[in-house]
Amino acid sequence: MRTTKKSKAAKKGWRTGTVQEFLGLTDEEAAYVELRHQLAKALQELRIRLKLTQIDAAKRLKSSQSRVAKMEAADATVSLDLLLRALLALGASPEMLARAMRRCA
Amino acid sequence: MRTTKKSKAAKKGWRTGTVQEFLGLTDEEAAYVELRHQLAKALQELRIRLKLTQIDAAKRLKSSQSRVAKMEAADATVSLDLLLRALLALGASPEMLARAMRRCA
DNA sequence: TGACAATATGTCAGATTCGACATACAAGCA
DNA sequence: TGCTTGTATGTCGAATCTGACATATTGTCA
Repeated sequence: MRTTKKSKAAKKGWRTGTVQEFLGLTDEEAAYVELRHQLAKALQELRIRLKLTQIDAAKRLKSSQSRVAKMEAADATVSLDLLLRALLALGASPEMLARAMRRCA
Repeated sequence: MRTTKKSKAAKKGWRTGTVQEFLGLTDEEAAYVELRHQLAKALQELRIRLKLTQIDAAKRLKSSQSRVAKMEAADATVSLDLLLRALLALGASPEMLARAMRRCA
């Protein structure tokens, strides 16, 4: 893990097998990627629910708009650490985080 | 956050107020710290349940014994990222992670 | 007690991630 | 069409995190 093996693939259409198989990810890697995506989505939903622009959010997070965009895109240069801190900074409850994790299952 | 503000305090006994107040943490910071501790504990419990030594675990995680020790101690030099990847590598289910998060509430 | 296994702590060079900036893209409106 | 607002992408120096190693501490058994 921690590779650049990102799914820059999967952009075009295809027909059989899972993304995991296609990229040759182990189970943990797949879970890790899925987790990131769920948290990224949760972050975006939370921000929008709060009616904040990415710039507004960046201020609250003491970060920059570009980094917020990358967070929501689950960019490879964004750590789970940052994603979770961002969620907490926007007021996400542990319940909310737990729900996001559940969605990975 | 991401400070060295670690609780090197709280070693000696005292009487009133929460650790949060004492260290002057904001709510997010407190939640972040709590989250780390819950995941660290979950990691240790999982390792022990699997009857692995820290060295065994380190092998599976492609890391070192010292880092595993730090993970379980929720050391400041260990990221949430690493904690979560370690949990996943030992086979923790999203359910298990969700439960750990819940415990923070 | 000593010897051994497991765990904890300190340090460091190399790798990763950070915020910031520039800039590109997209949608809406004059 | 141009202008504005919001979002996406690429890059970079600085800050943080990582695995590895040395060493210390703790626990257990003879």
